[in-house]
Amino acid sequence: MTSRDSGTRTRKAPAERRHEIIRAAAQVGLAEGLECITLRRVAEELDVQPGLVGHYFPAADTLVAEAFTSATMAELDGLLPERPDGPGHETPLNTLRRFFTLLASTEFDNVSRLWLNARHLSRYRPVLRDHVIEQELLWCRRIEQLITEGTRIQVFHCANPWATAVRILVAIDGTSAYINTSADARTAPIADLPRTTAETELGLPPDSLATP
Amino acid sequence: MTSRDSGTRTRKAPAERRHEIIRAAAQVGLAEGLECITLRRVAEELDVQPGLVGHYFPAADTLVAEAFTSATMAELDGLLPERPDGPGHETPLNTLRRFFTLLASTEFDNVSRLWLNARHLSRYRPVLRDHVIEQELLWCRRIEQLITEGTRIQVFHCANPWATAVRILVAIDGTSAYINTSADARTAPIADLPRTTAETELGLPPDSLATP
DNA sequence: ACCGCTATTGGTCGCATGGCCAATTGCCGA
DNA sequence: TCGGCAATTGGCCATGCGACCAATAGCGGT
Repeated sequence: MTSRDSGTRTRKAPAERRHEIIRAAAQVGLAEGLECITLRRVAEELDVQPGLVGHYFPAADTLVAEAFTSATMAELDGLLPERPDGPGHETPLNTLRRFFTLLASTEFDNVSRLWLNARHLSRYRPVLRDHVIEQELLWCRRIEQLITEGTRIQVFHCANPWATAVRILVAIDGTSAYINTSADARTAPIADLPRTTAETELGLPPDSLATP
Repeated sequence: MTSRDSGTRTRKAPAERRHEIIRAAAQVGLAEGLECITLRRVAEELDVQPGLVGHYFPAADTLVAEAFTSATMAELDGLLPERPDGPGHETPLNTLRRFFTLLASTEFDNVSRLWLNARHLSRYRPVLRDHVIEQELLWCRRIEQLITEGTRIQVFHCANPWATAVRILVAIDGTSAYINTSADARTAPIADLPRTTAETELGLPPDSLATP
């Protein structure tokens, strides 16, 4: 059986339990949608009573927002690892190449769905909205940082790294906006629009960011 | 008082009533979101009992889907009036200029929200998804038609009208994806990205599609 | 003028949600 | 070892949802 015996309890340190709840909520949000992050659903995931989740998050909105941040933060670190101050082991070109490769894989589909989900839900949930805005800026800054580094060592050619980062993200978000409603006639022509956009924006030869 | 006396009824022809319900639902969806299209909310809008709406739409999903189609269909006709077969009174350049002008106005904000809303909700509602896909194709075809016409009379230069239309829509949808979460630092650089994208794609001089 | 069809009313039901709270019990420190 | 703090349980309530239905009354056709 998957559920623990009723009546038995596992008592944990508040900080640990809280983190555990956020992680479970992020899992649910990523796999099923942020609307499915309910006290009961998360409690079930952790094999715990709903009241406990409510105890740690008196306002459910907060849990949804923190779950979103947790999920996107982890995803960003997998996609674009934060670069050490000194010269890293990866060239900006390779990092960006890896980035677009991962972006195009089906592994990223649930992340696209999550962003779409969060951007819509932000209409109704102020707390979530703040977290989404923060993550949008974070992703943008991470890309800007990479562009700035690549421009410094003359691999990229770019006058305004921030504006370029924003435009690349528009291509990414615009393309992934159709994740739930794709018609082949429309998705085929834009399969690698984000990558080609980046190549143009950064003054790179065509396909130089394509998967080897 | 705004609500009619309880007990009095207004009996209408089924087709008329049905259309009236869809119109009211579209209004609610556009102003408050598709999730707010509930039997009760629409009934309230029409000053009618919830059961009546349920009678015309035994499955609520259908009402949401038809409301979305009604709203976007009307919006498209306002944005890009269908062109008569022969030479119309508007040049393709002027039509496209008007299109981007309206797109940039705040009147369009609720339409952006509606599309974002619908694309996310399509994850859970198959009936809505079908309608969204159909509208996406309709909008795309309408733009393609305009590009084809402009290319024919040498105003635009474009090798593949369909692919170009798709790419312009990516720019539009990508930009409007941030409608609920805009941070100035990110929205400022892309304020007229859709328009400049179209100018580039169609081989037009910069700002030739800008509002006069 | 009135009669019958049916559009409309005005409820009920079951279900899911968030929020709340007293009782219980696991676990750590004295 | 044992007492007490607090993490956890296990329930409760109000609200809003879609679905369903018998009873009613408006209105067109005879």
